[in-house]
Amino acid sequence: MTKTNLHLEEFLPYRLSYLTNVIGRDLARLYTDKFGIAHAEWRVMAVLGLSSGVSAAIVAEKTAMDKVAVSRAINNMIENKHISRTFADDDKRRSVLKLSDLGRETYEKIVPLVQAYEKDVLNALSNAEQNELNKILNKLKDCVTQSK
Amino acid sequence: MTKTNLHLEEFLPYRLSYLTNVIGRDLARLYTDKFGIAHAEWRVMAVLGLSSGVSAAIVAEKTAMDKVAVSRAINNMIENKHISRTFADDDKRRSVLKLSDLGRETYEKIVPLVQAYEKDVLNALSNAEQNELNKILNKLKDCVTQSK
DNA sequence: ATATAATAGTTTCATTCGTAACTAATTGCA
DNA sequence: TGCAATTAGTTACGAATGAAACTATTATAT
Repeated sequence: MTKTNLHLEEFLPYRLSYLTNVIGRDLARLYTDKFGIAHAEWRVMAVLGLSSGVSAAIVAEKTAMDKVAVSRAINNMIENKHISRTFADDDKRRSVLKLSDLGRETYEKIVPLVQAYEKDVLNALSNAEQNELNKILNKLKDCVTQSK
Repeated sequence: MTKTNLHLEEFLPYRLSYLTNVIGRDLARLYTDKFGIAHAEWRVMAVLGLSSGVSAAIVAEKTAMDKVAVSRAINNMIENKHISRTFADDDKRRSVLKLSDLGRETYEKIVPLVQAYEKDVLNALSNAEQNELNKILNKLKDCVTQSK
């Protein structure tokens, strides 16, 4: 007879989710507390900062958010004047999203903060470990995504 | 002049949260779809499976859930007959939580499923990488927790 | 002994989130 | 052309979540 035992502290999904939650909370302090940007909005902003002019569907794809969450974030951000929205000439359904001047200003303030935080976390690891982690996260991502 | 650039696909917090979400969704299929156990309830169950008789506060601590979430999960689980609750003799505020026979039965069905899933994911990695990942996750956890 | 503080847990309320149903625009095909 | 199917995005609604206020019990300090 085998004993059924699950040690949460050693269980990969639990450990990942724990880390993710703590890091998410720390990051939220950087953009929510200081700039009033909600998590979903920050993710949209992060996409538009690099890929100006894309549609809501592209944002959803790049952030792995669902389209409802993206739609809501976008509407808030238009409200806040962080982005502008027009519609594509060749397809009036498709939105064309861009950071406004204010949005880009905010983006450029937030990016160094979150990058500094990331660096801080990564500094807990040696260079070799950082490289390993990269490789490992890529492998895990491929593995879990394929099974979707 | 430095360009402000944040590549989401290379940003550690994003990658972790992506992985966590996909894995969480996969796992939920194992316990929610088949046994009607919600995420919060599964986490409580995982603690009680190993540590029978602990209080709600201990469950909250071990799962990193907040006490409101634990309270609700516990009430659902009492409703579902998955756990029993008494109160400690020496402190009538403190609950004493145990899996019921039904609860343990369910637990013993779920554990092998989630362990098989974890194994599946870990099989994407070599043994050496699995060891590295262990070490790295421990380091990261210590690093982020200390800054709380 | 009694008042105050602290602790365990619950309830309330406001927000967030996701699924499903919906509208509007476009595409495909007969 | 014209009708069905698809796609982009929004709205509506129910479930999950979190912060704050609350109840009940126990610990502490005078």
